[in-house]
This record gives sequence, C-alpha cells and structure tokens, in this order.
Amino acid sequence: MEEKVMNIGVVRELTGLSERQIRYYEERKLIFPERTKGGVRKYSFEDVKRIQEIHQKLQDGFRTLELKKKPFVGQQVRLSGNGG
Amino acid sequence: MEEKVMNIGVVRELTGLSERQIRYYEERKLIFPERTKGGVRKYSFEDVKRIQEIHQKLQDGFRTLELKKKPFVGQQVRLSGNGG
DNA sequence: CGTGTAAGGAATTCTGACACG
DNA sequence: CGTGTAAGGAATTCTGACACG
Repeated sequence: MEEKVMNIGVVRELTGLSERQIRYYEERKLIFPERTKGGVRKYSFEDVKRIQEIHQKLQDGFRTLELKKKPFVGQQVRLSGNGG
Repeated sequence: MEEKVMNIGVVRELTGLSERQIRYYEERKLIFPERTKGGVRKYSFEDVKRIQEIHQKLQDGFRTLELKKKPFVGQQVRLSGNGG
C-alpha cells in the first residue's frame, strides 16, 4: 500500500476532504506525495490513512506543526491554550 | 486491492504496456475499469495483475477472445493453428 | 492558522480513425 | 487481430493570490 498511484481526486473521494486541505497538509510537510514528470501529485493508500489521521488530529485541536515527525504517538490532546 | 484508483498512466508504468494495449483489453471485455464522471478510466491493482496475465497469454499465442470468462484455467497453450 | 474560491495555464486522458501485417 | 500514431477536444490538476476569522 506504499505505492503512490492515486491522483488527488481519488484521495478527495476516499477521505471526503477537499483538495485544498490535502495540498495544505503537504505544504505543512505532513505528507509526501510523489510527482509525475508533469507535476501531478501521486498518493498511496498509506497517504490516505495518514491524511485522515491528520484531519482527525486537527479536529482534536492540534495545529499542523505539532503533527510533524512522530505525530501520533505520546501526544497530549490540546483543545485550547496556545502557551505563548 | 479491488479499489479502482489508478489512471491509465500509472497502469502503463506498472505494467510496461502501452495505453493502447490497456484500452484494447477493455474493448475486448477482458478488464472492466470504472469511470469518473468525466469519463476517465480508473483501475485497481487487481486489474493491473489481470492485464499482465492477459499480455502473457497473448505472448503465448492466445487471442483475446479466448481469454474471456474463465481465461486462466484449464486452457491449452496454442502457438499456432487456428482451426478453420 | 486552516480552508474556500476564482483564474489561467499545463498535464493527462478520451474517442474515432487510418495504418500495418 | 493486436497495436502504433496523429488529431482535436475534454477532464483533471497545478500554482499563486485574495479572503475570512
């Protein structure tokens, strides 16, 4: 399931998210789709799973930057309070 | 692996065959990709496997029509001789 | 910050046809 | 029969920007 074979349109359908959201997660370095020569993004089923987890975390109040590296282990849920 | 998620371009790369060949196998009713609203074909990993088997059979001298229904069981290799 | 959207361009795919042996 | 190719159109995706709260 590591093969990067899907266009963003398929990922959109599988996840129910928008292309904007999917591209944004990449911009934040949370997912790493491949590209065709022409620049078209290609995703794997693993990516799809990851995208859904990211979205879930965002729902839980995380910010994308907090999801980098090992994003889904040993983290505390934070619904408010930005420190700062 | 039944999910129809790949464009023909990806199938081309995975199989090494041409788009022409891939579309032709569909024309001969040997594979059944889905379609997006816009008419773009979508293939599964199963389809990819099937396509490779079809191609192999053609190499072995079969004709596409002979590959229909249960194409890969109980068949004799035929390298020449078309009856008739 | 995370997401929506309109804009224009580019990559990808589609169909139907002609060609070959 | 199985496959290549040039042709024109259509669907899909891309980037950069403005907007909102």
